[in-house]
Amino acid sequence: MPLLKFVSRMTANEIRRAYLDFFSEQGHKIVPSSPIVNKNDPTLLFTNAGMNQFKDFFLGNKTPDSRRVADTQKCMRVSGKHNDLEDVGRDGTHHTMFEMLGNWSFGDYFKEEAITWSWKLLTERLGIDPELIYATVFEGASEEGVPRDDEAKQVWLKFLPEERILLGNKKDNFWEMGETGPCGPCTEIHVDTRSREERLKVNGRDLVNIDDSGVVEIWNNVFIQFNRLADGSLENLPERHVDTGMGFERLCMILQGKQATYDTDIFTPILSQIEELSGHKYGGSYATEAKADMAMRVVADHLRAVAFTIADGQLPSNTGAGYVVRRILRRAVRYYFSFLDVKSPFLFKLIPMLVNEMGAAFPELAQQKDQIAKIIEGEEKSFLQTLDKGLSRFADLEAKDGVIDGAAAFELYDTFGFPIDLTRLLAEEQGKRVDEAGFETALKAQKDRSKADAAKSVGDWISVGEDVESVFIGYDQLEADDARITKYRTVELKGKPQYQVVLDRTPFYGESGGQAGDKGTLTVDGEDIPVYDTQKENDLTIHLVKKLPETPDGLVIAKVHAGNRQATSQHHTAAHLLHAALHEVLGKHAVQKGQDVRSKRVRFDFSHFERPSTEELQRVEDLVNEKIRQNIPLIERRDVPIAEAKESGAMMLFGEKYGDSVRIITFDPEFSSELCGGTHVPHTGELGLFKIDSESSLAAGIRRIEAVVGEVALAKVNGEMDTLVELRGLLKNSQDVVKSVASLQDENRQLKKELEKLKAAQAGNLKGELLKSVEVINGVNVIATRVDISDAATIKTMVFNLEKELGDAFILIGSENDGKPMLTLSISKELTESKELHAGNIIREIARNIKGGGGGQPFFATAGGKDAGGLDAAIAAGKEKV
RNA sequence: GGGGGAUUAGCUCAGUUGGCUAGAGCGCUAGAUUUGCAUUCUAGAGGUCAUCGGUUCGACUCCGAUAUUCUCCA
Repeated sequence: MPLLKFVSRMTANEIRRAYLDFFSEQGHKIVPSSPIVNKNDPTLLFTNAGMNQFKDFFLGNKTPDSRRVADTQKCMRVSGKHNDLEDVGRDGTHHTMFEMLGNWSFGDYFKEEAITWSWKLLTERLGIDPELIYATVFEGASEEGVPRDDEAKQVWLKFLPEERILLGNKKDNFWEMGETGPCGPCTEIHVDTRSREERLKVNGRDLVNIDDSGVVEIWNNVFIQFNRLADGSLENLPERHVDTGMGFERLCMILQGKQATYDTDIFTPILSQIEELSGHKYGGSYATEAKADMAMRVVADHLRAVAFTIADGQLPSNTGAGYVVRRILRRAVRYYFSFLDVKSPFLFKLIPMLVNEMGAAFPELAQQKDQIAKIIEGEEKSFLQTLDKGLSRFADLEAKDGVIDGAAAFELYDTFGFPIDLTRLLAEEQGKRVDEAGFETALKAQKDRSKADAAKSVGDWISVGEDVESVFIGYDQLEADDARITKYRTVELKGKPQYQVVLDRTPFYGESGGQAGDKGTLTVDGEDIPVYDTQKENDLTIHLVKKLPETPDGLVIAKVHAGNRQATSQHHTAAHLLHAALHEVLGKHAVQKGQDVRSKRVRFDFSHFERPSTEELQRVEDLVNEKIRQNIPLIERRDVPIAEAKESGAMMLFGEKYGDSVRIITFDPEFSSELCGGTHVPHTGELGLFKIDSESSLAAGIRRIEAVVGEVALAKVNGEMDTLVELRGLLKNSQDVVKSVASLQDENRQLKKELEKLKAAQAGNLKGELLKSVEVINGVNVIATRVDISDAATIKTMVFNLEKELGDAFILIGSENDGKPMLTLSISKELTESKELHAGNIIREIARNIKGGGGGQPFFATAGGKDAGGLDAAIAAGKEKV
């Protein structure tokens, strides 16, 4: 039975469309979702809210082209402030990846319009019963000097009776971006999704902001009007903004009259495919015992998260965002492995279905579907292997009184990647339990260690003069002699202060698009300040320095280290040529998956399903070198409208965020044309020589090439040449070095064998003599003498052979190697037992005569020393022992 | 970025507190069995114990560095 008065017939796709259309009608520009992987903001691994891509507008670093914007944004909440990962699957509403519908005003409309439109969209366009809607507004905070948000309340009173407008506290109704930065009061819209009977029993008003109560928050309208400083105080912003966010999945749930997002048409196709492939039926239960149902939700959710992040270019890895992707994927594996009885790669089989469902709205999925499936399958395989190893390690774990040591469980988890919940599960199966406290202690210790290391405190920006938008002039100039510092701040890293400086205009290229930041100097009123790196936070170029200028408001001469920049530019151009060459040699599928351009080398990752052959790599290298020799001039076009760029067929990448106008870098229109913000050389000839250093596999379906150009390449080749020349010299100027070395190796092998034979023969002769020297003492065959063999292994062999022939024997051999004395003692096993002789003990004792020590087992021991003069005494002493 | 582990034959791995002539299974080569194949049996080849340095009479084993790799945390 539908739980709402109405049930919308709209599909998820139609609901999304309705939202965007509505705001388009209100004069909003509809923009595409930015990538789910956040590459521009070091404080954020993933996009976790719709406003992320507009952060610069709120911070005043940039002015927007349109003051009204709306979109649907792919978001992920798995780390930091919002972490929903462990809740996914347990209930019907939490997700790692979700879509956030949002509309924004940048210094344009404010509370009146925002609230009015929210109301109209929900009630008129989407048809939600007005009777079921509640709103909350900020109650005010006297300690902050922020009054109650009566403005918002006044607007709401136009649509809602007073009893359905609630006051909320700072936690629910005051929104902050982070510790510092833009913030303000917000108004939340809640919808009562309960049945009529339940509504009659309990007033919905009492259930607002209570989890799982049936009254759910669907939309938050934030009114940004303050800026939070590092000391905790608030200041008014010059311009006021609106930032809203409405969870798409939740909206669909309400409109379609469902109790869980998993029951909407966003998820039902995924769940039914999981049913089909796993053989389990989805019961939709949230009971703790309904493990399979939970597992299916986990798999459905994580599948989306993993597929979308990979589509946006984030591969699973062991650091940063990639590690988060890996963790999500592994959580899915854990659940299907434990609760769906699936023991082989499974997620990747769901990709074609996912692409069918979502590929139209998100083309990045459709176009890379094979690749995504391949990568996921590879990850699944390797984790299943890890699980396998962990299982056998678990079997070796000892349990005291049925309790598995916490430290041991932690080691299994930390070092071998075996999930703690699996350890728990396995322990339970054997009627054991895990020492949870011990585990938690160990985990906390590790977290503290990592945090202590990463300790970093960021101070407020301190404005110097006017806060104007920073202009990058580094494409055309390497020096600016009339720059000014606009602001700076102190960043403390591991107790050491460092400073970040922003200029009004700068030739410094901040690290972005895989290209390393510039180095150089800032000269402020004659004082030279080295810039050791340049970074970018969103669109802000930040110069990293170790000290601040004496006069921060002075005139700045900003000078980029030209040699370093040139070498970096050469390698960036090389990356473009390599990219194009890979397309030509391997095919169009070989697209860039990441790059790291530095002054010493370029590292280029691309998609390709198999190891390129040596011939293919050679052809790639040859082709790039051919393009270098052609000395192709750079064609740089700035401010090209994005539509025109698309039209031109220039290379664009998934997971990159492109603005309205872009820059196109072309080297031979027939060969290489890419959207790119990096720096390049004016002619390809400047690269001189291109040399591939290595080719390796990075993940399933991803290869990595490292290469060098210019001086670095030349140095490399020269180095190799020098070695070759030297080698040839050593080989008496051999014409064929390879053949010479091979024959040397061969000869060496034969000589070794021959030497061994000779040694054996020598020992054989000696053996004959020694056999003659056998004395019988106390009924034991004794040999105790010096031999003229230096090699320990040979003596060992000989002694073993002697023993074999004599039967019961006590054999003590003295020898010298490089003037160092050595003793070898062998006592037949029977004698060690019947006469209680211990070769190790004896040899330790008699080794004193040669000023040495030794040891071994009862039947064989060796000793060495420093005084060869005592050898005879040692042998005599040894004899006494029989 | 910080911790922990691993690196031994072509492959997968054993190797107990430093001292047995460093092993197993699979694979490889040869022979035997068999009409042939599979099977089985026998013999054999194959190792700078990742690299470099240190401690020690002696290091696969202990210590340090490097490389590669797995894993956890940030």
